Amino acid sequence: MARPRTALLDVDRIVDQALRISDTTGDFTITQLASRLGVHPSSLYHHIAGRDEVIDLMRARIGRTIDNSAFESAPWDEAMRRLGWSYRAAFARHAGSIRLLATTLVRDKESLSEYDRMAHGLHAAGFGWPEVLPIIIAFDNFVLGSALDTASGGNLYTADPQLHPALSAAVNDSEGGRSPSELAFEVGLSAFLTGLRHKLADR
Amino acid sequence: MARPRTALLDVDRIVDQALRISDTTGDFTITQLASRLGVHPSSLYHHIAGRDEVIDLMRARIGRTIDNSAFESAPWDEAMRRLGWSYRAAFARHAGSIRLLATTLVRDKESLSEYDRMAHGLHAAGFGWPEVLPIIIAFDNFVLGSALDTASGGNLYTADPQLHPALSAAVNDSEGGRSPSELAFEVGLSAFLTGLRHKLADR
DNA sequence: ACCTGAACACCGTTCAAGT
DNA sequence: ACCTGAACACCGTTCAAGT
Repeated sequence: MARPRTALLDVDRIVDQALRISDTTGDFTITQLASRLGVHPSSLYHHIAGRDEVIDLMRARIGRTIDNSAFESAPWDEAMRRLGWSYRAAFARHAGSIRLLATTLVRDKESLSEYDRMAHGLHAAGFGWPEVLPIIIAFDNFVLGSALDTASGGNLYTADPQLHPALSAAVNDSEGGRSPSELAFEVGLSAFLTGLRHKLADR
Repeated sequence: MARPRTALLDVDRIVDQALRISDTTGDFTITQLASRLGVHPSSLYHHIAGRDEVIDLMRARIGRTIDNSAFESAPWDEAMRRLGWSYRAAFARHAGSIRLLATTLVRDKESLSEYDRMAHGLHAAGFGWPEVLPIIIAFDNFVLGSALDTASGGNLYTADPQLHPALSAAVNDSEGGRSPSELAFEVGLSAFLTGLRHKLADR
């Protein structure tokens, strides 16, 4: 068929299908991707530079769904809470893909703008400039670690009551409604923000 | 040569070399591994079940270097601080390998014992059982995210002063002595523990 | 028990050839 | 410009054959 009259592929369709595959299998290959798109592997290279670029595009795609308006409309601590949950939700929608994407969070130009608003908000709240970057990185790390956790799905629960009585008690007596991963995010984020508020007050 | 009089390989040497390779390149292949060990790829399968098992062994090897005596000799918050730093140090020694290993932290029997001591310590300190598991998971997530960060090495620093003034200010006015990643760990861990102490006091 | 070497079924990527 | 199909240099893993 050589060149079809209307293009079979475009970048959006490629990224879409790559996400669909890795969401369910935890990974994707160029071969799988091509086969799902009804096309030969080599065809993909007319639209993307290689597998790594597809991964970058997947990350960017997920990043675009993150709410980045928090720091404009809420005080710094409430904004961080909202931003954190929004990040988490964006990655939870693609839990299977997280291992593939989790190397770093999104760091394109739009994401940097979000970090810029965060830096501005933290400084305006009273944190000194030397404190701002560590706070942002720590927040980032916690969110990323938590996103990874939603995927790995708790292998802490194999605790044997005989060998690990306290851990077993903690596992068995956990709250029923929300998932452990969600509760952990709530607890961790709250503690982190409480700690920061006190850091701010103690000066 | 077929079977040599003294074995050329053993599991320790294999894991050792795999770590050495992935520390420097960020990954390893069975082919590379065999070539570094002066042996044919197929020879490795007499000692390990496959590439995935090597990865598990690498994780376990690193896990063994973590100090697990903190909760026996220090109050819960000091113990968590020490354990956190010990985790971080263990993975920082293999920063290049972290992407490969970071799926989950170590969760073998010995690690579960450490979590068990942590659960016991937290409950003894006054936290209710339903709170204990989320605290442990949140701690874990923060440590894991921070370990990943030591590897990715800060791509936040590409901030353009024109586009991202606040972020640039934060980057330029950061503390000189310790690495941003290390400072972030300090700030995040401290805030988290402060938050937990207040959670404990407010009851 | 332990290493070899050939074999199998995969990869990602390149490139000349077609329309 | 866009898809094909052959080609290249890799993978991880299996297995019969040797000692």
